[in-house]
Amino acid sequence: MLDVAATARVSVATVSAFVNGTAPVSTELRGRIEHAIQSIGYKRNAIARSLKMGTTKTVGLVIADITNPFFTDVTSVIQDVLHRSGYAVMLCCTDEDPVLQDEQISLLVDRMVDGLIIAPAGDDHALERSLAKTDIPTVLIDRICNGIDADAVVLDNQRAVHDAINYLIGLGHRRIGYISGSPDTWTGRSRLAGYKAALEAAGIPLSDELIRFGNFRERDAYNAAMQLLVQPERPSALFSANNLMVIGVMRAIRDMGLRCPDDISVSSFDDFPWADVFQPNLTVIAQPVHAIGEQAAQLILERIAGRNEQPSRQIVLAGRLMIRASCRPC
Amino acid sequence: MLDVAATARVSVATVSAFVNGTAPVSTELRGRIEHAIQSIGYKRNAIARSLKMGTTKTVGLVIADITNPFFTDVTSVIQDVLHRSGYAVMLCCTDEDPVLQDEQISLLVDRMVDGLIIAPAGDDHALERSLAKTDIPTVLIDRICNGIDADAVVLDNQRAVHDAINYLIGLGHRRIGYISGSPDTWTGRSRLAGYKAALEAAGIPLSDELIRFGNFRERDAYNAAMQLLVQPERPSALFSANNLMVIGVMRAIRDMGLRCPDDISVSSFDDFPWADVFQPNLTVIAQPVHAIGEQAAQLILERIAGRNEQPSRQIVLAGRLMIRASCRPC
DNA sequence: CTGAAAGCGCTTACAG
DNA sequence: CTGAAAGCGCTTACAG
Repeated sequence: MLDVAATARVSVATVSAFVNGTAPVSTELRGRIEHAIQSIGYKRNAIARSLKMGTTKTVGLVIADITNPFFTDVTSVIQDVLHRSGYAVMLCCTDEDPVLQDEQISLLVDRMVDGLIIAPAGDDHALERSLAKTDIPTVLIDRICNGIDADAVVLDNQRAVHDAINYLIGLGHRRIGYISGSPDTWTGRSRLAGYKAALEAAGIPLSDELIRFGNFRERDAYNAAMQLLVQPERPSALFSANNLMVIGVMRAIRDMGLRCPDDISVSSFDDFPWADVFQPNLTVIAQPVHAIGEQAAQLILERIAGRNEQPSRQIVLAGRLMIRASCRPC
Repeated sequence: MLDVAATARVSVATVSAFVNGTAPVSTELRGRIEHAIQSIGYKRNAIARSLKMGTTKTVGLVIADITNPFFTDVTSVIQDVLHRSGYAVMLCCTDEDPVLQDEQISLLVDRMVDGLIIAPAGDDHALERSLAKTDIPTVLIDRICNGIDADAVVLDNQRAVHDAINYLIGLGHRRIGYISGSPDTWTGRSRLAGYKAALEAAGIPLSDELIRFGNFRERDAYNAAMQLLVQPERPSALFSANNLMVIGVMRAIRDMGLRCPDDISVSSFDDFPWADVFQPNLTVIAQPVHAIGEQAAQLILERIAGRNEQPSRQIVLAGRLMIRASCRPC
C-alpha cells in the first residue's frame, strides 16, 4: 500500500480510503490510485487488516465427520450463506473425539475467527471446558450442551423418533431393536427417549435387550446389530439412530443372511440423497438440513454483527418421516 | 503480551522467546512468565504473528462440491495430515463454476494461505487466470490443467475407464452408453478417451449417439441417461463418469420402468461406502482416495517448507475396478 | 478532500 | 541471558 501511495503520489490514508470506499476521494486521485494499483498488482493484505480491525471475516465450523452426508449438507449451505456475506469458513473435524475437538477449537480461536459454529462431540463438559477460555460468538448445531449458553439449532429428536417408532408399531411390530447413539450426547439421549416414549405409549414393555449402543459409528453399529440379530427371539424391526449406523446395520443383516424388508424391517434417522433409487428404499427421518444450515449461519451472522444481544435461544426444527419400502407389516 | 511482560516484569522479547521456545530463558523468568500467562489467560495472537512472519499456517482447499463423497473422503485425509503438521485448512467449494472458483481463490489468497490445494473447476484457462496473480505454492488434485505449472496428483483415468469398459465388453455388451463429464475438463476428456480406446481395441465402432454429456452433475446425467434410454435400439449397458451422475442414471432407469441389472447393466466411476449393502451392488472404479489426499498434503507441505525446489511433477495413481453385481452378461 | 502519525500484537536483529 | 526499538501492512482519529 505504501508502494501504491508512492507511485500515485498520495498518502496511504487516501489509498485506504479509496480501496475501502470509506471516504470520498477526488476523481483525479482516484484515477492515479487505480492506475498505481493496476501497475503494481496490489492486493490488500487481509492479515494486516484483521490485526488492525480485530476481525478476520472468517468463521470456524467444527463438525464430527466430514464424511457424514448430514454434516456435509449442512456445511454446504452454511458455507453458501456465509460466503455470500463475505465470510470464509474454516472447517475442522473432531471424529467425535473431545480431545481433538478441544485442539480444533483452540486452533480456530488462535486464528481469531469471528464466530464459531459447532456440532458438539463427546460429553457436554468437554465442550464447556473448551469454550471457557473464549468469548467468541458461538452457535451450536445438531446437539445442545448443558452448561453452555449459546444459540442452538437442533431437531425435535424425541418427537421424530417417536413418529418413526409409532409407524413401526402401526405395522404390527412389537420387538423393535434400537441402535442408539452415545448416551453421553443430547442427541443420543433424546432420540432414545423418543423410542422409549413410543413403546410406552403403545403399552409395549421396554426391554434393555433390544437396545444396543452404536455410538453413531458404522463399526459399532454393526456389532450392535449383530448382538440383536443373534438373539433367540430376533427383533422384527431395527431402528438406527443415524445414517452412518444404518450402513452397519444393513451390513450385519446381510452377513446374517437376512434380507430387508423380507426378513426384517429397517428404519433410520437421517436421509440419503440416493435413498429412492437403491434397494431397499430406506424409510427414514429426514432432517431439514437446509433450514438447519441457513438458521445457524444467520444466527452467527447476527451475533457477530452484534445485532443480537438477547439471551441465547434455541431453534427447534421438526424432522420428517419419509415412508419408503424398508418396513413391512409384521 | 505486553501485559504478560509487565506483570512478569520482563520485556516482551523475553516473553516471546519463552512462548516460542526460540531462545533460552532462565528458570526464574520462566516461572514469572508462566505465572503471568496463567493469571492473565494470555493466548498468542496468531494474526499478529502471521503479519510479522508472513505465514499463516493454513492452507486453502478448494473443491467442486462438498457433497460429493469423493471430495469429502479426500478432504478428510488432507485435513488429517495437515492438522498433524499444525496447519488449519480453509475449505471452499466452487460448484464447478469458474467464476465462483475465482472468487474463492481470491478469498484464500487475500487471507494469505501458505498453500493451495485445488480440484480445478471449469476449463483450464479459468484457473490459469485465477492463479496468475499469485505465487502461492499450489497442488492440483483430481484434474490437471494446461498452462499451469504445479504439482498434481491425479488418476490414470483413461486406463481405469478402459478397464471398466473392457469388462463390459467381456460380458458381451456392444451398445454401451457413456455419460460423460464435461469435455472442458481434463478428467472429462481422459475418461472419455478410455471409453473410446476400449471400444476401438475391441473393434466396436464408435457412435456419437451413445455418448451424452452429464457434466458431472446428477441432474444433467438424468437427462443424458434418459436420452440414451429412449433410443429405439437401447444400450444394454451404461457407464457413468462419476458418482454423482450414476445416481441420476439410476433414477432415469427407474423412471423408465427398467431394472438394473436385469434390463440394463450399469457401471460407474467412483466408489460408494455403502455400495456393497444396497441393491444393485454397483460395479465401479474405486479411486485411491486415501493415497490421493495423503500425497497432495505431503506435496503441499514440501512446497511450503521450500524443501522442494524441483520442477513440478505429477503423481499418477491407478484406479481399481470393483466388480460387484450391477453388470450382467448381455 | 488529503496527509502525517499512532497503533493493532507480534518477532527479531542488535546491544548490553 | 535480557531489553529497547523497529517494523510487518493496514486503519483511523486528528489536523489542515
